Amino acid sequence: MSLKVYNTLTKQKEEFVPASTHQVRMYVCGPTTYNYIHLGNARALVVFDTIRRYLMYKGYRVCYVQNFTDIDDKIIARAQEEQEEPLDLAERYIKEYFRDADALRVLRANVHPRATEHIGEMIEMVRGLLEKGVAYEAGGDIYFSVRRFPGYGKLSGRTLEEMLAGARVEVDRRKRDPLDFVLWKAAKPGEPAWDSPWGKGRPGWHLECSVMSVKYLGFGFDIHGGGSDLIFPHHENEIAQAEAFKGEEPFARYWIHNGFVTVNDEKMSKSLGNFFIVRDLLQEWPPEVLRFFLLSTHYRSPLDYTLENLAAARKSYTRLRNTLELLEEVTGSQEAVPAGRLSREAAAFRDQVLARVAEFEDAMDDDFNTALALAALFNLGREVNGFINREDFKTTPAIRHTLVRVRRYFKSLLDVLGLVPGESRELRMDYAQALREIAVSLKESGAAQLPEPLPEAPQVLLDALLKVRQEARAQKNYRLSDRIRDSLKKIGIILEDTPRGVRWRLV
RNA sequence: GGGCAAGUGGCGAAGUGGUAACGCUGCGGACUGCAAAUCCGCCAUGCACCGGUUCGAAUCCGGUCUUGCCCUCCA
Repeated sequence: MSLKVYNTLTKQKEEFVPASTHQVRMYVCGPTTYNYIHLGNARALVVFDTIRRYLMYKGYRVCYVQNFTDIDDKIIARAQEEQEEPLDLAERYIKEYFRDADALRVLRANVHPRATEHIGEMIEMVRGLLEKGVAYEAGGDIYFSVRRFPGYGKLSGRTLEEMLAGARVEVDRRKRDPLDFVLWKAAKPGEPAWDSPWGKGRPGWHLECSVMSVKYLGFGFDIHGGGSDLIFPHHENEIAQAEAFKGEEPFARYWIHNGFVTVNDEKMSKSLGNFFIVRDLLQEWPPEVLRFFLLSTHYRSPLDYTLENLAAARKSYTRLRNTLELLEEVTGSQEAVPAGRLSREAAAFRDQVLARVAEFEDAMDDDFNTALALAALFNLGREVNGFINREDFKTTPAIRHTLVRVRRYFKSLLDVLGLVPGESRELRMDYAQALREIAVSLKESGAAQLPEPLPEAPQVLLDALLKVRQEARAQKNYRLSDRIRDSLKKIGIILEDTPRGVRWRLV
């Protein structure tokens, strides 16, 4: 099945055919860096990261560009509050951005251009627009004349009259038309400013994306993405500038927009103040859980933030992770080796797995339906669990070979969604103290014999405790074995007794 | 006021003409020393409401109600 993408420009799903056969060029509007990113920002990041990952999975070479708006009114305002240079503040939050985005497994773009590094090119575009007569100067500012660009409104699907009808825009008297927007702003004293033919000033917000996307991807690139709130005016204006300047269309071929994260069914936004910072959420929830949550709904639908929904996401995700761990446990680090004949049941199982992989791909091919793709993963997981946990399960070479392949499939599909568990299963040092207390308590009560002195490394100490517990169980001393299990549970280590021995995992 | 979406079980969420996926929760069972994990089964005669088209509609058409988003910086 071929990939279908909903294009905001045409308001329908279209077959996705990139301009060059094997390459996809995509541009996504990045953050204005004056604060930590919130969950709404994260949704856009994760959605487009997932789209990118899937395109890569499909075999495309993806050239991915995401900008930083590192100069604008808000940065200046914030810098004033913080008594900091605006450009320093922007730089600082770019660093913070990467900490969060990396944690969320958002792959870095091939290019992360910044507005302030492209002032010269932006001035060139303004100059060109003035020469073509679609821009004009007024009071030191340069404006784009919306009436001179016939295609204005094609992305947001509105006519100029409709936009004006109920416009809440404060009309700037210097504008010839209320809908005209600023290309170049004259600097006020004390603001960061760059020299231009029109005096000192700085670029308008929309300009940078028109300039930088074309610079790095070429005019007529494949995908332009961002949140739905950017459709108007930001993306509408980008199109107007870029196409008026070039004298051609389209500036970008497919426009993809994600829906909002809501809180109590209201849009989460900086201006409403109802936002949750990713940095804080990461204290409570593993990054994979946040990602799972963000992908549990189709990217164009609203997604309501509640603790209940996040908790459900955690449980659901754990299910997938358990299956992956089960596969890894059974196959070890083995690679697929030439195998003998598969039993009939094993062959049926393998075919079922392949069918689930196809379901996953069909779901993603249908406008990146991650919710449906996850359903395919859950079905696949259930079948894997059932196959491995059967009572008569044996690992013949042929079955092992199959399971290694299944593991690889499962992992690569998880990877498309960025859901491969990132945290290693090694115990961090912060478990050392808690484990030690458990061991000491066991010793002092005379309940168990433990090595003297107690091992320092948490992993070694845990192994010693598990050994004691296994011995206790062998002797049917369930009071002791349950005591150990309960104590470990309290510090977040969960024990499971399986036919292949005890397994532990972190909450 | 104008434009655009959406309303599916206790919750989340797929599903655009053929009789309601998937996850969480709950209940029953299997497995277990007991658990956990896992597996099996059950849980919407109905998809905001009212009409219509059709052999057949959550899905198409008309109307009504409700909610959200955009029209202002915002992912």
